[in-house]
Amino acid sequence: MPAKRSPARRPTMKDIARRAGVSESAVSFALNGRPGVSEVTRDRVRRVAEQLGWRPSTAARALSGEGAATIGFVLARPADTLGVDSFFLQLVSGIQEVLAERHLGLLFQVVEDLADECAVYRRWWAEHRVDGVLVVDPRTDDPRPDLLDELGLPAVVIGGAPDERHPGLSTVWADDAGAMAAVVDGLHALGHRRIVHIAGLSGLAHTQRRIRTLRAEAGRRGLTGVESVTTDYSDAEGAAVTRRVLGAPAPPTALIYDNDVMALAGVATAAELGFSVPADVSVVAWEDSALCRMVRPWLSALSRDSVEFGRTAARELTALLDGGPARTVRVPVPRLIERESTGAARAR
Amino acid sequence: MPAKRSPARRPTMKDIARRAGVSESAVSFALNGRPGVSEVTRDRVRRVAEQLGWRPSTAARALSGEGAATIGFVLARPADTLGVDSFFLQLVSGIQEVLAERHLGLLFQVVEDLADECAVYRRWWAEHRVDGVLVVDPRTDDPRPDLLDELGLPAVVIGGAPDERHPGLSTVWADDAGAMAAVVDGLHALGHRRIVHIAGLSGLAHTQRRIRTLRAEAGRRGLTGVESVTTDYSDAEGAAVTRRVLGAPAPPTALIYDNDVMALAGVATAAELGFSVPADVSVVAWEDSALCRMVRPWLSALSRDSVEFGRTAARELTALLDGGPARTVRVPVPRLIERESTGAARAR
DNA sequence: TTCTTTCACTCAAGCGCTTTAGCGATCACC
DNA sequence: GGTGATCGCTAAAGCGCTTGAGTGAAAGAA
Repeated sequence: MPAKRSPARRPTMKDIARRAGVSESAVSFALNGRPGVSEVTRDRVRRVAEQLGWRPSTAARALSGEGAATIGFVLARPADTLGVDSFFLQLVSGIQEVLAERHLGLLFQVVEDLADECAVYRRWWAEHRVDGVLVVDPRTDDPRPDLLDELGLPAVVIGGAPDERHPGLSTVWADDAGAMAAVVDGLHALGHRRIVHIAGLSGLAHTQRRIRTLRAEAGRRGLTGVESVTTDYSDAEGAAVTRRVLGAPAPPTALIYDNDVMALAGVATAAELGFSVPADVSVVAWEDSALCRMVRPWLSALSRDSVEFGRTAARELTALLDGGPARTVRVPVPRLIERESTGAARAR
Repeated sequence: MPAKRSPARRPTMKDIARRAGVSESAVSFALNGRPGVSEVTRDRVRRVAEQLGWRPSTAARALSGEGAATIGFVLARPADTLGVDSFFLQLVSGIQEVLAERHLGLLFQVVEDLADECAVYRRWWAEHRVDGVLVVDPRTDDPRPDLLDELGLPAVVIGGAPDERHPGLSTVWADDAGAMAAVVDGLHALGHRRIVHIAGLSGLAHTQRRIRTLRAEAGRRGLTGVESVTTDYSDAEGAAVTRRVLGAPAPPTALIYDNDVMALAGVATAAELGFSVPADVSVVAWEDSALCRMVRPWLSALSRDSVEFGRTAARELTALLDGGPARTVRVPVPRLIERESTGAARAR
């Protein structure tokens, strides 16, 4: 008796065909719910397939023009910037939930910069690896939509504003402008007049939207001590900017941080400088996470459902793959969760 | 003139063959560095391929037995547990660095639990999707090694202890036991006698290794006030356990947290209870990240290079795919970075 | 009865690549 | 100058699947 050495051969349609006593084509028809076989044969084939533990070879499927059953996701970040970030993992988790239902795989890649990202798309396209991609961190002047158009690669842009110039792309976005307006509204009502926005990467589209909105809101109210400062999202820059603005002659009474990490660093820095939060300065974090409840005072934060965001994006992409039209869908505006870090501005 | 509508057909080897005036086989030989073509032909073919922007179709490659040029990575976590965690992103980033060099893709999937994870491996295997997998969070009594053996899927276990029962698997691990011993050494030298270890998930192999080591170290020194408490790694449980142990009649003077998130929550809780860190209680976080320098006092932490960890794991896997032998490689023991949260035990 | 439809299924080609077998030409050798 | 290697290349099969064309039988229409 030969040792059971070979690691379990994968069954193919041919095996099924033989066992079920039909041709391979019949098996294909049966298994794909296509007409051309009787119900009784279809059932028999299905049973045999199940019993054999058969699964279609994605390679063979892809080769015969069915697509790779895979969607791509590229994260363009220098390795050392991959810090504490709950957003992406949650986003991906939501994406997976939807993709898993349809047995779609997620090909994931981390690269250094946008140029590399574009190269990855080209490669994936040329290698037939993905049927579509999810694009994150849209920029002002983003080369990716054009490229994806050129390649004819279905894509949904996550977090972008609607883009009429690329009718082939779907977009899933939250209304940053509305959220920013609401935040400014709230702070203004609390008596804050000097507000600094410690923003994220200046190249990102949503950063610019927030900055523009803040400026507009300030203008509308005639506030002069309002500004945005862009950073790289790191705790280090968050702290540095905080130190700088709080050290100015007329320091702001409210700070809006574009992520939770900087907000945390900012609070620590404020404390070091002798500013008490929220008595001397209010703090709002744009992104809620466990972090916000891990220090006292608890951070007031803009909260959104990142997992659902991911689900929505994935659903749009599958719709696109099914031949549906490109759409622009807006997810709910993030809600401001008021905790302990915001309060009335100290009377001057 | 017809509109340039079709989204750029992908060039195939046939195209190259035609342009270069040779057969497809010759192209294959030339492009794969195989003997059978003259250097001059090889060059010509290479040039044509380059000029056409040709890339091999992974599907076709996979079908003709070359493997899928993809490796798989499953993260088994309930969606709501995907919190703030820099480790995985860094790990993945290291993995990618190595995989990208060889144009290997990373198929990534988040699932709920171990059973789902096993199902994913089976599916990937049956669908011919991956050539190998990286396994994280090894457990005590882990079903995965057996499964991967059965499927004949090359794999490297990340963070496991050497496992003689599965000679087909490579293992990349850090010596938790050594690190734990060092930490206890340090704390003991500072005068600490009552130490509580707020551990992670009890099912994880490394959790058990740390617990065992702590017990052994305590036993060796005759310390009685030493214990480990397992948690789910969340800030909530970290805080809860902290509250409980610090509220006991003879509270510990040192706390070792199995991750940075719990350590942070623990420090906050200690402060609330009126314990000053490190004067009343010292804190060590097992995992360094930006978080540890985001609160005062800065957290003393065990630091390791997660990116390099990922690289190592990926290198082992590619070696395995190249037909190399399974190996067990040990990455450097995490180093204790002493910051502000550890100090001498208060004299009683 | 004969002709057409429909049905259930089979045949065979093809997707893009690898690989084995084979073939003619050149070369070396005794 | 014949024998055998070696070289550079081509032909063709095969990987597992899909799909359009084809086929034989049963059913329905005339």
